[in-house]
Amino acid sequence: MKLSTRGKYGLYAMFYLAQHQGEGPQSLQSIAATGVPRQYLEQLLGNLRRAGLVTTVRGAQGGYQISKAPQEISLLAIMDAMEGPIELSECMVDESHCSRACACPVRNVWQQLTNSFNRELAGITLGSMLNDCCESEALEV
Amino acid sequence: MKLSTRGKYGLYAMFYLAQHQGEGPQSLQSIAATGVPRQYLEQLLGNLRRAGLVTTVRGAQGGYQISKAPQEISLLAIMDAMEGPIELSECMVDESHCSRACACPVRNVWQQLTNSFNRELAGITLGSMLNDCCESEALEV
DNA sequence: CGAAACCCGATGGTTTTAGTCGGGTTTCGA
DNA sequence: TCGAAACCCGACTAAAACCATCGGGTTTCG
Repeated sequence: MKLSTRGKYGLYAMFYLAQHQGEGPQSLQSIAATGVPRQYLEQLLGNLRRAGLVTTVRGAQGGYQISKAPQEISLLAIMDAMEGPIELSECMVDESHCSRACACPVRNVWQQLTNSFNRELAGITLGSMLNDCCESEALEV
Repeated sequence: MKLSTRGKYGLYAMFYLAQHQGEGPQSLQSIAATGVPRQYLEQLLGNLRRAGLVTTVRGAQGGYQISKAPQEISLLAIMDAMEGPIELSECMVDESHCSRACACPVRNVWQQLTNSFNRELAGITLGSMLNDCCESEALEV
C-alpha cells in the first residue's frame, strides 16, 4: 500500500509555495531546487493548476503561487489532484459488479475506510502544517 | 489512490472462510466460485498462509481455514499480508533522505496519516464484519 | 526583439500488477 | 496399492502504471 511519488512531490511543492506565499510567483527552478526533477515537477504543477490549487504567471519573471489561503488548501484536495480520488474497489464505482450475498459487507468496509481516510486528509491543511512547523521562524501570515 | 485487486480478493477470501468457519476445510474451487481467478487466488492464499492467517489441509478433501477466531483477524493483518505494510513515503523508511528544513513537517503529516489509517484498519475484524452482515441469517458462532 | 518562464503532447525505460502454466507433493479412499 | 483430489511453488508473460525526459510552442518582461 504505497503512495506514488506524485503525491509526495505535489505536497512538497505546495508546502514550498505556502511558505513563500506573498513573495511573488515562484519559478519552477526554485521549487525544484529541493530535489524534484524539474520537468517532471512541471507536469505535476500542471495538474495542480488544472485543479485550481495554484495559479501561474506566464512569461519572464513568471512562476507559481497558491491560489487560496493555506488554511483553505487541504491535503485531500492536493491528493485528489495528484493521484485521483481514493478508490479502494471498483465495487464502489460500478455497483452492478456487486452481486454478493448479505448486501456485501465487504463493500460496507470499503465505504467506511474511504470515508475515514478522506476525513483525515480533509482535516490537514497547508495552514496547519505551517503552524506545526518552526513557529519561531515563520511568524508572518 | 487505489488498492490493488490483491487486497480486495484477499478480503473476499478471508470473509468467505470466516462465514464457513467450522465446516471443515474449504477448497480453492469453492472459494474461487465467487469470481476470483482460481490460480491467482491460489497465490494469494499462499501469502495469507505464510502470514499465519489461514491454515491448510493438503491432500484430497483438503482446503483452507482461518487460523484464528474471526474477532482476532483484523483488516490490518490481511492488508499487510496482501499488499505489504503501508508506506506513504520512503522518507519514513530511510531517514537519511530527509534533509529538509523545519524538521520536515511533510514527514510529520505522513506519520500522522499512516498511524490513523493503521488504527482504522486494526479496528475492523472479520468478526465485526460478520456481525454487520445479515444478522438474521448468521446466528451461529 | 530576445531571454525567461510556463505549456503541452509524445515517447521510452522500468516496475508492478494480474494472471497463466506446468510440474511438483500430499493425502484420502476405494 | 493406486489414482484422483487437492494444495504447493517457481517461472513466465501481457498489460498497465509510473517516472520521468524530450522537443517544440506560447506568453510576457525589459
